[in-house]
Amino acid sequence: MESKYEMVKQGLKSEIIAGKYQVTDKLPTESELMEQYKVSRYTIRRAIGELENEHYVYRIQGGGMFVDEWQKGRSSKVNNKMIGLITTHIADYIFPSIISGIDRVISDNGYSMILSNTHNNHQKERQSLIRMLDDNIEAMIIEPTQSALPNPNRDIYEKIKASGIPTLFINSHYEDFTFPYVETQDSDAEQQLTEYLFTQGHEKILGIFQIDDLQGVHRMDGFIHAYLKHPKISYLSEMVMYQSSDEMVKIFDKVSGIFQREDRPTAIACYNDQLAIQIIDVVRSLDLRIPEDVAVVGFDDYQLSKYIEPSLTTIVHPKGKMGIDAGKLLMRMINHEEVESIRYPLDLKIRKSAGIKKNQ
Amino acid sequence: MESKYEMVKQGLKSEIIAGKYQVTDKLPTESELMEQYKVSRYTIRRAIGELENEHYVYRIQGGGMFVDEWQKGRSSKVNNKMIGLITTHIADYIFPSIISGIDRVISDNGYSMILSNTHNNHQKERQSLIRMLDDNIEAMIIEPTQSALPNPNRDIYEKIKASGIPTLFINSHYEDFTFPYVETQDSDAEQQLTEYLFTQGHEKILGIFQIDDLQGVHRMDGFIHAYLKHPKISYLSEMVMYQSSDEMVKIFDKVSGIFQREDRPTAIACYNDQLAIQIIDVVRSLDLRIPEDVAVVGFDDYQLSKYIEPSLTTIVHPKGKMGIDAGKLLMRMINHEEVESIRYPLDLKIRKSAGIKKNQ
DNA sequence: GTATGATATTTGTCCGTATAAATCAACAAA
DNA sequence: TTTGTTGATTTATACGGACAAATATCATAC
Repeated sequence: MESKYEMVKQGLKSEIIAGKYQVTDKLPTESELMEQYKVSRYTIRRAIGELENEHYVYRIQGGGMFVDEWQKGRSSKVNNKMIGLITTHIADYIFPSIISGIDRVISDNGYSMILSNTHNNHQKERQSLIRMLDDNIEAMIIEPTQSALPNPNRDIYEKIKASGIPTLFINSHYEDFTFPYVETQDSDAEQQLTEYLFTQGHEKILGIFQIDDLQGVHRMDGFIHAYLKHPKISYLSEMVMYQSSDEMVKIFDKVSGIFQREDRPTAIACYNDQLAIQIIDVVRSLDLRIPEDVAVVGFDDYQLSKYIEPSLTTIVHPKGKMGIDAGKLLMRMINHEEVESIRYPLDLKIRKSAGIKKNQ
Repeated sequence: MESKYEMVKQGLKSEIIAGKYQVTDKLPTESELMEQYKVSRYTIRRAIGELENEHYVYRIQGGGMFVDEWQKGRSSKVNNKMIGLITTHIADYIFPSIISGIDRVISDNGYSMILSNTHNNHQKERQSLIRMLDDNIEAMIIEPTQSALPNPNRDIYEKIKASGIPTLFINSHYEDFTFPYVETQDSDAEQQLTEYLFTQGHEKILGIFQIDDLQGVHRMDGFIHAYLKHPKISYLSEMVMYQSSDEMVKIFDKVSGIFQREDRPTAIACYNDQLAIQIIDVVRSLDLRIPEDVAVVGFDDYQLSKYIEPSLTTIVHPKGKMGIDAGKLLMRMINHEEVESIRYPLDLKIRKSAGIKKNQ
């Protein structure tokens, strides 16, 4: 009645329950178990296979077999192969490329994705998070909403952490949580971009940054650091900060005001390409030429940026690659494998909106 | 990436969901499956083993393998308020705008969406459909894949029809099913566009159309009809047809050939803006100027089209509005209200790629 | 017609073997 | 110190074979 594989299974199960092997402990290798129980590899694998299904153990190819969190939520751990994706926007700007990258990886692995967007609004983020948990998704990828502000959804993130649902942040991360993330080195890149403007002979530069997400804060940091390296001109820097909830018209008015002054800046470093494209219109409405009168640089290398007139000098955001890497990392997390966060170094893309070097 | 046992598993699962094997039907024996899939017994047993775990089949020793009641226990389960969206692409071209429109409506109504893309491939469409049914979504929006070709997934669509899952087609529709749809009046629009080229003095026009989806076929129809209204010059029309699976390089070569002739056309009507943008490069590589030597028009009013040089004359596709309407219609369908299909009349957007009227 | 039993069929268990893929540790190179 | 490489270890996939156990089939006896 009792088959060999059942005996092996029961043997291991009772050892786990008895505490001989604690959660995350490594179990003996297959070869060792073969020796111990005097059975073939097939039998061992069959026994472990069932224990895996019952969430007593998990296996890592090449790594070994480990004790799973067998006491936790065995209630509704459905195997629905569904991952949740929460982003601030889904169809605008660089997001389609990121989503596409994620999709490619996860659908190769047989997963579907549920999409939800927050419009950069904490309340909507809360709703999205609750829905996702409700829908019993297996893992999550989240782009933080207003990552530079205190997050009112802390309670939910703590719940997620406790539940053990694999969760990965993209584009930025909330600093008070330890989830892995995939993001860009915004500060270094903006510094590089600002340095480039210096080499083009610009000393008075206006920086316009959205500061309710960390990317914006880091970009602003980079801008400031570039100036700090050139203390002689640092007093010439100027900045406008705004939040995503602000009326953009007011920002444009403020910029307009700055550029009507006698001592107006000669260049503008924008939070991103989307803003840069709008700012170009603002500057032009003052009868100033770009790049001759005012140089403009953006950030992200939006698809349109090389087509607009003049084509935009910017920093290249690895959109698609970031999506693919995020997908791969999440798959690893689902398989209990170790992952390390990624921070991409970014490259400058010189086009025409910041002119070419002038001798002076 | 895809292992043999996974292929067997997916194959059988698809057949069960598609209804080839009904509940309590006997499946082929292991030997037969070994023969059918050309794999060893181990592989068959592993595949069936997983299907057994997922309650798709049950086995009786000596008796055989049978289809389990796989629909039970999931129907009333979690996945309510979830709609499925299947499109040919998700992150390219005009799709983000459509998806965004759909999302706006359904998320207002408390729904989430599951995304899946087919890359315009019937096999992938099949997989997507099966996944959706598997996930027990409440309703579906589908952009047909290669809608001008006979559809090999007819069986699944019939099952969907029978199951009563509200289903809406966008962008096109399969003619042999009676699902509601939201689409554009491509033929009329292309006719209008061609007429416009006539008014610009063009008589020899090359039409390049992708003919494996109905939009392409209708656009071609419109092109032909425009010529039929001007019988005196209709012999001057010329066409290149291709399918999405074709190597685009070959199409470009063919077009190159045509434009190296003495009696080359003076204008090109392209299937869509995406193609038009590529064709412009092809024509330019022959040292021909646009629009002076060759006029080029597209279709869809892709976001980039107004930024490229020269800006593209095209037909405006109501992307966002189509998405919103599709969402609204689907909500009505879920509430068992009557809906009527929508066919949008489209407007011409004159820019610079087809020049301005020459007096002659 | 029904019951019985022999035989064939079909799934269950188990072994040995082989190759691939991932990981890890140790070492070498920069 | 860091980075890349190599080889050993470990799990993953896959094949083929063997026998056991349960069921199905069918001829035979009653």
